[in-house]
Amino acid sequence: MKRKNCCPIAQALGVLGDKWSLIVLRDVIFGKKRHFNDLLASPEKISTNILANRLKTLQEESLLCCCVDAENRRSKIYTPTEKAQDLVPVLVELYKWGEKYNDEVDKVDNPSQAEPF
Amino acid sequence: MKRKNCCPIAQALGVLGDKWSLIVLRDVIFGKKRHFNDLLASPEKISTNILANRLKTLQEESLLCCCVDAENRRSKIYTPTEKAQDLVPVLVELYKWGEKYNDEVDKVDNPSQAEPF
DNA sequence: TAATTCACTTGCAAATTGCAAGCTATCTGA
DNA sequence: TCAGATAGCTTGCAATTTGCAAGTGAATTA
Repeated sequence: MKRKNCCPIAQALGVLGDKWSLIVLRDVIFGKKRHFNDLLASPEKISTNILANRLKTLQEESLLCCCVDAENRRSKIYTPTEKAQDLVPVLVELYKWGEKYNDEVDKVDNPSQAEPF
Repeated sequence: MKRKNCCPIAQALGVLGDKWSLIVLRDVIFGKKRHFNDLLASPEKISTNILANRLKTLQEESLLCCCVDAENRRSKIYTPTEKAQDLVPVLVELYKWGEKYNDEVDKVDNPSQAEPF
């Protein structure tokens, strides 16, 4: 949902305000995942069509760039752009908030928490 | 989309990762909007059924509380909880990012930008 | 007491998401 | 060399979510 002529928050959410974009960016930026199958393997279980679509729109928004792996030509490498790297503060604040308010619940359910993603 | 037993970012996005939740919270927190019709009037044009649904789920997530206006009993007052106030850093970082990357486009289209929201 | 206002609700169409299967190009091992 | 295996998708279809327009009922105002 493109939002024009409105506040920067709404503009940002026009690009990022869906279920998956920030999850993909988290994995590319923090998880250093670079391949389609790496991104598929995240615990949130994105499906292949959604991931393909998200990778496409994130490239259109200049948040990811894609190149062919020189050593394995069937493999593609997705890397975050500077525009994507600049989302680190957003992701960090989301992390802190999520940690503060949503962790307790899960810790009770499952005391031994595995890796973050 | 509730996300359990996963990283705090995914947990946060389980609550906030949709088109409207953060827009509503922006208006309640920064715009100090308190009534259904105030929130409806935002330039992003949320529709009534979506707004009603979002207000319901944000209350369920303890992000908003709702009381009846003592001076006008048909009117309800929605206020942000501390949990919602703690999203200010997230909204601020989103604002900065949106301002940095998405504003130029619109400024060309419409040089005289009106109020943010 | 009739019209208006506020906060919704309902019905239905359109868009998005989710699941499973399949497809194409490349690569790897026998 | 050639039969799998692998990487990155695409397709079809069902389920969920979103969007629009109209309507509802209680409270309020004229």
